[in-house]
Amino acid sequence: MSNKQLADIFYTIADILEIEGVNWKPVAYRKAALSISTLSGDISDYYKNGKLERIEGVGEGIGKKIIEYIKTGKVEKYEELKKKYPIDFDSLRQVRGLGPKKIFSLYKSLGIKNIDDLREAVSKHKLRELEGFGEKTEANLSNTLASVVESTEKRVPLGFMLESAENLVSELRRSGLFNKVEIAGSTRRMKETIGDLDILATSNKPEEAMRFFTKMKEVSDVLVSGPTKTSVELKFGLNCDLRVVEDESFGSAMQYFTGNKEHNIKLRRIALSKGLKLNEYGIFRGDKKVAGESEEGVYSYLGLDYMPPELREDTGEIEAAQVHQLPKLVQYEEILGDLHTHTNDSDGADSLGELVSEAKKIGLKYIAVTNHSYSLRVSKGLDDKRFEALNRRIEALNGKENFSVLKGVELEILKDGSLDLSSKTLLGMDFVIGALHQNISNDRKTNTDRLIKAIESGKLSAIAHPTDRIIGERPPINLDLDKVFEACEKNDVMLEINGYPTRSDLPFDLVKRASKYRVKFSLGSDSHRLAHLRFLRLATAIARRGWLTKKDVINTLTYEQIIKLKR
DNA sequence: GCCGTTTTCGGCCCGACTGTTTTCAGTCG
Repeated sequence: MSNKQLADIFYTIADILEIEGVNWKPVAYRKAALSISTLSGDISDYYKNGKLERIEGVGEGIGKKIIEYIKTGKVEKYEELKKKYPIDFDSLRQVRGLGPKKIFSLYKSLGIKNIDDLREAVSKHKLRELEGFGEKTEANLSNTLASVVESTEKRVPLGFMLESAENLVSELRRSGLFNKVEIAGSTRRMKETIGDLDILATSNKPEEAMRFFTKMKEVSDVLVSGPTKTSVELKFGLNCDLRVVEDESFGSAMQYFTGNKEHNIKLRRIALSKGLKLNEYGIFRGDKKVAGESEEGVYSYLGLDYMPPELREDTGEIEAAQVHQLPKLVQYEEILGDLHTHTNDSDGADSLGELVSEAKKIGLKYIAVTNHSYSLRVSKGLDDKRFEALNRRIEALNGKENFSVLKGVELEILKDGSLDLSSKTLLGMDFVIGALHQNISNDRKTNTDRLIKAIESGKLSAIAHPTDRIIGERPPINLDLDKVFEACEKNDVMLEINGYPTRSDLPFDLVKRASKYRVKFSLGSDSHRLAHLRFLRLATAIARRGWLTKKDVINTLTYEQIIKLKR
C-alpha cells in the first residue's frame, strides 16, 4: 500500500471518466491524486489522525474511496471501470503525446492495452491510418517509446545540477542576444529535486536568440520550437524550456513560470474574485493591462506581500501574504559557518588543512569538523583516542586569521540507543551530531525509542539528517517524528538540515512542521570533499522553504556564541 | 467531485505548440 499506488488509481479513474465525457470530475480526481502523491507522510496516517479531508482536493466522495483503499486494498469504482476498460493507463500515460483521448482511441481501434501493444502497432505502421493520427505522430511516438523506460520519473537532486544550470544561463547572457535571462521554475524555488529546467528571457531578436539556444553545445535534442517557447533535451540529462517574452511582461512571466502550479492557480482565483484576469502577460482589467512589468507589482496589485520564490508551494504563503504575516526568512548571507563536514581522518577526501583553507576562501567564518565515530567501520570511524589526537590538531589551528573550527563528531547512535564514544570524549567536543546509520529497518516504536534515548542522554547537540532518507535510493526510516521533535524541544537538542543533495534532510515540509515546536536548526553541507561545501547553500534553501527565520538557525550565530551553547 | 470574501449552488486557470485538419482537438505545463 502506498500513496503512489492510490494516486495512480485516482489518475486512472480521472482518465476513464474523461473518456466517458464526464465533466469536472476528472479535474477533481487529478487534483486529489496530485495532493496524495506529494504528501509527506503515509496516507493511512492521515486517516488514523482524522485528517483526510484536510488534504487539498479530498472531500467526502474521494475521502470514502481512500478509506476503502486503506481497509481493503481496493477501490470498487476503480475495479468496475477497469473491467470496462482493461487498459494500462498508468504506463501509457507516461508516453509523451498520449493523453486519455488518444489512449482510448488506440484501444478502440487497435485494441492497444499497454506499452508492448503500442510498440508493436507502431513498428507495423498501423497508427498512421487512424483518424486523428498521422505519419508524424507515429514517428514521434516511435522516438518517445525508445526512451520511455529511462525517462520516467527522472527527477534530479537540485544540488547536482544547479551549477550547470547557472553556467548555461551565463552563456546565454554572454551571447548578447538577450536583454534579460533568468532561471525560473522549481530551480528558482530551490526545490530539492527538479524534473526540468525553466529559463525565462527577453530579447529584441527572439528568432536569432532561439536559434542560438538550440545550437548550444549542451543541447542534445530539440523537442519543441516556436517563437516564444523552445524545449530541448540537455546533455546533462534534463529537459530545458526557454521562453522569450516582452520586457513589459517579464514580471508576470517570472511569476507564472516560477510556479508552483497550485500557487499560480490560487493567484488566478484571487484575480478573478477581484474582476481581474491574470496570465503570463500581466494582470488585466478588461482589455487594459494594469500590472506585469515587475513580479512585486503583480503580487501587490492582488493585495499580497511579495513572496520569495522558496515559499511558493501553496502551503499557506498566499494566506499569510494577504494579512502581512509572512516570516522574514533567514538570508543566505546570514549563514556564517558550516556545521557538518568530514576530513580524510574518516571518510572525507581532503585533509583538515585543505578543508579549512577552502572554507575560508568561500567566505565562511567557521566550520564544525564532524567525522564519523568508531562503529561506522565502512567510513573509517574514529575511536576516543584518534578523536583526542584530531582535537589537539584542531585546537592548534584555532582562532588564526579570523577563522575557527569546532571540534565535532557525527556520532553513531547504537542499536540500543547508547552512544559510540566515552562521556569524556563527548564532553571535550564543541558540536555532537547524533546519527542513525545502521540497523535502521526496525519498526516504528523501536526506531523512535532508540533515537529518543539518545536525545535524552544530554550529550547531543543535534540530530543528523533526521529522516535518513536517500533520494532515489531509500525512503525515510519509520519514525514517530512528532515524538522526536517533542523530545528535542524538551532536551534542547537541535535538528539538522543536511544540504547534501541526495539527503536534503529534514525535508522542507518537515522543517515547517518541526518549527511548531521550540527547536533550533543547524545547517550542514555534509561535505566529503572541498567542492561539497557549496551544498551549505542548499541547506539554507531548505530552511527558507521551511519558513525559518534568522533566530531559528544557529549558523547565524558567531563561533563564540555557538560554543557557549554547550550542553 | 470539490469548494466557499461569488459561500451550500454553481462555478471550476489559461495559453502555447503540434499535427491534423482547413478551423480545431489534444496535450502539456
